[in-house]
Amino acid sequence: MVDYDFLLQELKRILKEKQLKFTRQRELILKALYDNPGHFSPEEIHRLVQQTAPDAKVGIATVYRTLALLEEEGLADSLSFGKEGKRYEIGLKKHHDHLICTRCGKIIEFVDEVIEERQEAVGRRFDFTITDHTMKIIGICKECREAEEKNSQQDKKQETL
Amino acid sequence: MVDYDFLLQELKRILKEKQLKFTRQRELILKALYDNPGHFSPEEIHRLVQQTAPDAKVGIATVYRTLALLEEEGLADSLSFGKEGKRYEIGLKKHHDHLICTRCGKIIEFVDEVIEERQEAVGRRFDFTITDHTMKIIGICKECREAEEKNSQQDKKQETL
DNA sequence: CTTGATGCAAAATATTTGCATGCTC
DNA sequence: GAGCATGCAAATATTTTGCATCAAG
Repeated sequence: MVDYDFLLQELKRILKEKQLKFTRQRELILKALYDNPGHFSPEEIHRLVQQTAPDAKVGIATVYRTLALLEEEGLADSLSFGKEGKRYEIGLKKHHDHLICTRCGKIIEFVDEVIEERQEAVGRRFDFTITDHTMKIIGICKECREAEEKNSQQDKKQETL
Repeated sequence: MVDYDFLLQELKRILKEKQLKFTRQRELILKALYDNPGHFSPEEIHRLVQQTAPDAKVGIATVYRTLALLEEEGLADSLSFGKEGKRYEIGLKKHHDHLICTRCGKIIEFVDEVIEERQEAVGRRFDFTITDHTMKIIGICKECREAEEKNSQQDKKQETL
């Protein structure tokens, strides 16, 4: 994983390049994403930032604006699934895809080189300039499946009573 | 592609199984998805249904409720990307993935058997019971790229003037 | 200083829900 | 007839925007 300082320099470089300003809020939001492994909604990120820096008043609007900026610049990635809206994670990690459990919401990251390669091939096939790609495998994780099996056994017992 | 009658029977079967009712609205929404190739937002689907059956008053709430039902039962699939919210397409097509152009919004469907296979493998690796998966390749399509190149050539001409 | 960034609140969207009434079964 | 489904409108939730003010460059 990239270290925080690198991300911070990247952010500064990008801002300078686009003649935008480096602000406390932008830094705090980047840091919140960096420090918290996981996938968060804008609201959750807002809460995280407020916890880290209770003195800095950061508005939810700024969180939305900053997340859009970070995503555009590749410093954050977003993911959305099912009912839940968009969720963000820090960008510039090694590229990876996601397994999502529909029962408990757990998200597992994985990398499969063969898939990565095939995606390039598909891009070439359709003469598409690929800028990004995402893959989600939806299903039920081991733990939830086992819990479910246990429950259905209990159900059977119940029925026999 | 499955024919409409099959989908309709499926819907009826599912509804009966869950002791739910087969209604005009549910049928209209399924048909709108079937008749219109593409990926639509709930609002667009609402509009499509109203055009098809101007006499049937179908509320937007019913569209949301029905889409959720259809998706849950696999008769519709949803996709979400960037700013745009969720978009739906008819389900039970051959499984496929999507190429999405960020310039013009075009969505191309494709199938790659190798990727399909690898996904199964990933599921096994993490002991995940896969119920679905989606892959999106984001980028710029041929047409938009060419249009862009043309523009940047014009820009250069401008600069020389 | 100049210009972009922010917070706030209001506005615009998007989605869900309560409830009286209408339709399937 | 019983009970789910619907439309409508109200309630929520989510995201965006206008604007006065603040702060980075």
